[in-house]
Amino acid sequence: MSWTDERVETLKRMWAEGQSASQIAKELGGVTRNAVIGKVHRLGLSNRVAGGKEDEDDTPAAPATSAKPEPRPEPVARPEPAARAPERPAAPAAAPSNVTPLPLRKAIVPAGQPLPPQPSANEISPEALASVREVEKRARRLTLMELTERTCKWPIGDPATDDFWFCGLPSLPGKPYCEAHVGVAFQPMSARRDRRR
DNA sequence: CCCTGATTCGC
DNA sequence: GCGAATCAGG
Repeated sequence: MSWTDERVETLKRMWAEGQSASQIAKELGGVTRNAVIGKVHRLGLSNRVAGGKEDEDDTPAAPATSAKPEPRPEPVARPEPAARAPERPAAPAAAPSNVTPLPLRKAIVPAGQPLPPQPSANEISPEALASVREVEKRARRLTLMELTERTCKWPIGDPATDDFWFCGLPSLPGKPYCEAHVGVAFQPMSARRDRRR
């Protein structure tokens, strides 16, 4: 495979979006992450320091601290709540005027992509459920960005709160979930129709 | 171990 | 220019 304009464009776009070299390589196909990284460098778009020119001469007097303003391109938009109900009346006298600008309302979370099915109140074998509950105590609590093909992508908690993460335990080969979650995610169609009666 | 980007160097 | 091998980390 060669670096056609189109492929280079995809590379640029994804790199700008903060995708990893391996992800880009997978998307493009026919190249390895090394190829992608190599290309990125040749294109001169490796680590750009936001804000402008850096002298590329020698390094005369190195700044003590290499400031890293954390150039994380926020991948998820967080819409501002249009209107809210009457809010808490600020704390009265006792408290000092300690105005804490809390964002209150953790931001309306992502939920961007199609989420896997939730357990809900379906019929799931008690063992599977027990297994899941057990597993979720030991979940790695990964964030969306930390997921890979080999981590369980089962969402846990309420996406509208901080109490939300992904299982993250090792996923079964070829499956998006770990063993426990596969158990509740993929049910045989004949899984116990309604109980007798 | 899984992953990340950076660099080198023969092609 | 290309990218596998390697390096250096998390």
